[in-house]
Amino acid sequence: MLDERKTAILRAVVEEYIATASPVGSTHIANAQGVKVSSATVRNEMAVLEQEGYLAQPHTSAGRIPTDRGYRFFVDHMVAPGQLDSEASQQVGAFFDTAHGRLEELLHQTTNLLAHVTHHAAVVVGPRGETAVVRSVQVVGLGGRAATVVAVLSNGTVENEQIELQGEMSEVRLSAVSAHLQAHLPGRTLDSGRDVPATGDVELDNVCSIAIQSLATSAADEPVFVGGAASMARAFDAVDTVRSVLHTLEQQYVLVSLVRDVLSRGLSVAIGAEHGVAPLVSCSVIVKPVFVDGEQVGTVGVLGPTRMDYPQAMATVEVVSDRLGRRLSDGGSN
Amino acid sequence: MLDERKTAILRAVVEEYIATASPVGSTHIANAQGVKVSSATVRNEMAVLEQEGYLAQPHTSAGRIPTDRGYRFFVDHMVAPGQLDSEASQQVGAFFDTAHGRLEELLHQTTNLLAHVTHHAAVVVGPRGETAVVRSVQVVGLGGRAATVVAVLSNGTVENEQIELQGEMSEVRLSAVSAHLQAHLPGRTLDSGRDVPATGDVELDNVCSIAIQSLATSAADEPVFVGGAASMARAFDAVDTVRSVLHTLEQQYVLVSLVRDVLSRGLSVAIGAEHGVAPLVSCSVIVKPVFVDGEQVGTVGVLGPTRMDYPQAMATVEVVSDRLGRRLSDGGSN
DNA sequence: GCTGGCACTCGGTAGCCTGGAGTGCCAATG
DNA sequence: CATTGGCACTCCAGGCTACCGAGTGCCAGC
Repeated sequence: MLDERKTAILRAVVEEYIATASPVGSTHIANAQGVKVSSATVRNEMAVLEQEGYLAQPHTSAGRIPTDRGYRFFVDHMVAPGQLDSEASQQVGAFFDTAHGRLEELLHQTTNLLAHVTHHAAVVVGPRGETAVVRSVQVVGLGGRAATVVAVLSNGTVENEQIELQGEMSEVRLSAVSAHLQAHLPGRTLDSGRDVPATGDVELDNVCSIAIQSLATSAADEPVFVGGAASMARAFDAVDTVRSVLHTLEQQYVLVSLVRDVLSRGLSVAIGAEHGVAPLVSCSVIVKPVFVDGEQVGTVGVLGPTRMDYPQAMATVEVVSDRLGRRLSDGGSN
Repeated sequence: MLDERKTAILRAVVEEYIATASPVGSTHIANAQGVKVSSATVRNEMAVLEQEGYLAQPHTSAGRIPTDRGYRFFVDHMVAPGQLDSEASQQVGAFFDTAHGRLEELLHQTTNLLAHVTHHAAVVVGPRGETAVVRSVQVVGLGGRAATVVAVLSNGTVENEQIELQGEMSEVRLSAVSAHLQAHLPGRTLDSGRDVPATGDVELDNVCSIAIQSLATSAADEPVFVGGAASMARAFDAVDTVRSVLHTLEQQYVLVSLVRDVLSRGLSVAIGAEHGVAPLVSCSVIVKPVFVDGEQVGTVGVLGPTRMDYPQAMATVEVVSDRLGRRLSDGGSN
């Protein structure tokens, strides 16, 4: 554990570096408020902080920059729950006051909101439909052998898949399928849909199982939305870094497992190498699950350079996750 | 119009520049196949081509690079309809053979396919639901005052919106809404849905109109999918260009109107400044509408640096648009 | 009309230098 | 004895120069 003075110095380094993005020297620190010693003392302390792994020097005779560990300490011990500055919270408020429409669209928009407020990339992972209960199902013919099967789930999601019929079916027969599914599926999860009783009519049963099968498959993977990826180009000036980060951001499964992984370790912030995704070593992630009636329906987060403004970003994610949850739980009036 | 020799020289410059990305000098051209004159002659011809606006010199004593006009001539007069190289067409084939699922997902995947094959950013604009005819509608309560309204359209799209009821409604009353809509909406466009006859029950009519209203709104704007934006970071090495291009790519409405605009001018390729979107001056777009049964259901395209491999990109877009159309028209067996 | 030759141009790279910011260490100090 | 002012040292960033090479434009000769 660090004594008070080291803490103050570390804080000053982190804050200065976040603000200026260039290594910070002892003199700046000595002038910073909260530090009341001379630059020489600061130098000594910084040398110690470096040995202990909180700071690093890009090269001799340069200032210090925080290491992942330094940021970690900063985040764990120095970021007060704090609240959002008024402009940002106004933007968030305005967004949720006017937001409407379907879940997917809302999540997508949330991504833009987060990106816009934090100036970082935003990631929103939607609910997976697997565990949700079916409210309603319907099969609709589209002419020829194509049909669409639509399910409304209890969490508000709508899953729909296009299926191909083995042969043409009349409207009447298709409504029979619809009716059968509608009679047996609601109240169950899509996953458990397999054991819907048979009708005895081979063709109908066949369509039923195809329909359930495709719905279950499509519900199995959670939708991911990414917004503001372009801000990564602003965050780094090494083109190579930009390339690799952007490339990684496009691989949605990487993002999903990153987010899942961070949450499963009980973290809400993963700094640099902590999250273990190599191309994103120079990035930090802040995530927060979204709960509706105690059930997790998704995750919101931002992803930015390790030298991001943690207090602001954490507060934003916090507020957005909260408002989004409330927004979803009561369908609009909050 | 250019004589044969100038044509050959221009072609050589374009091809060389596309391949190497650096200004090409007279000596290279003289060695290129298809050009049988000395470098001195090439120099003279290039000077003329420059005066006529087909080539430009970054600075005195550098090689020439094609101007937008140069690319335009190349595209118009030198790109044979040609076909895709076998590896690429195999990738496309494999994709459409295994692709399945709902329209949106398919379009999204198409975006990745295009990006992957061409190594450029891909843009896919989906169908707008306005003009499509409703096949089926349903209103499903979600508990409390929330409800979801789902419509299956004739083009295979599923529109769904969450709506907020003025007060709680029983399942029975909601199914009454469903039934009423289902009785009157199918066969019409969502746009014309406003004049569905009233039931006389104020509450029901109210819900009906809200439902139709939200569906119509959500159907009005076409979905846009962008993939492979990260490749722009590979295409340019000026960080600023990357920033502005990426930023522009995130503004979906810009993309939609860009695509629409290019198509409406009857073009399939827009080069550099031709498309009039300032931040994308160093980019070209190749678009192709997707038709299903003679009706346009969307547009696929790629967006890359003006010095992109036009023949390859054009062929890819062509093939993908075609296969996608066939894929959509018969629900899977092509 | 084409071509070889030549003088000229100009950007990019490498090498050099210098100024400044920063460090580490030490001796002095309260 | 912790703190501090001072000092010698380090090293990067940026400006300067020189040079090389690729390329051009022009001209005289074929």
